[in-house]
Amino acid sequence: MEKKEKKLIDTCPVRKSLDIIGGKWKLLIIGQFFGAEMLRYGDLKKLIPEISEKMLNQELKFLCKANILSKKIFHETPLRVEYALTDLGKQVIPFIGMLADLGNKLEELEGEA
Amino acid sequence: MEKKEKKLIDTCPVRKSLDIIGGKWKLLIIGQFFGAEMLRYGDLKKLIPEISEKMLNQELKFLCKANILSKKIFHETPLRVEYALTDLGKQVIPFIGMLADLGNKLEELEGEA
DNA sequence: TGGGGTACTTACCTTTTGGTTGGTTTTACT
DNA sequence: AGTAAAACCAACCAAAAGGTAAGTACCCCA
Repeated sequence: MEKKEKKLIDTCPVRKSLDIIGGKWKLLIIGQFFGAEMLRYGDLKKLIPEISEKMLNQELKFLCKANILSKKIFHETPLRVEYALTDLGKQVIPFIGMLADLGNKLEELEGEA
Repeated sequence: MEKKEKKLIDTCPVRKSLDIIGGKWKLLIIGQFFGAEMLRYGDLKKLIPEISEKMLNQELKFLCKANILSKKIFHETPLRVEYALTDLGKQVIPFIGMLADLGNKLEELEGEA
């Protein structure tokens, strides 16, 4: 029943999105699911070799809580866990392309007066 | 003549965009220019009262260097400085609306199973 | 019994980001 | 000479984000 006094700045929907999109790894992780139905923990480790396991876990946990990714555990042996984009998560994908376009325009102007 | 060994991850255009969009204040500052031809330093301080002067200066400087904002100095008295969106900066505006839409969808699902 | 595979977790440390406070400069007005 | 307004800077500090290294749990197979 705790009633947190949230500031406007924290309840702003833009900021909610930045929580998903911001950070060093989240968008990179989400991007891996473009063209991949589902990915396992180990797949992501291979696809993004620079990421530490701590970060990968942390971000996966976050993205699941945020309803961007779903997690399916198969109690096989060896243990298998599959991550996939939720419907909501799929809506993030187009942003990646748009951000890339913008980024390319930014590069063109680099160093210009 | 320094030749920095940049990693792929740093030259990625998506990351360039995240530099502009990320952080606590940059998008908020850019958003103030929606419907405003130009804004003065003092205007922005009033429009975003929570921001510290250090951050406002820092981000304005960054956004100018990144070709998102232009800066015009009028050597009047008292000194007048006007900031405005560049053509490139105007291309960031639509993102704000899109991020807000996504953010609203995120909120709808908050706490759901 | 012990090594290997998969999926994590924890403790500790460094780097980055952001906040606080108190300056500076220029010009004008009184 | 003193004060004020606008724009900006710098030193210091705290909090958040990210990195490193090691360990856990589970099960299998040799």
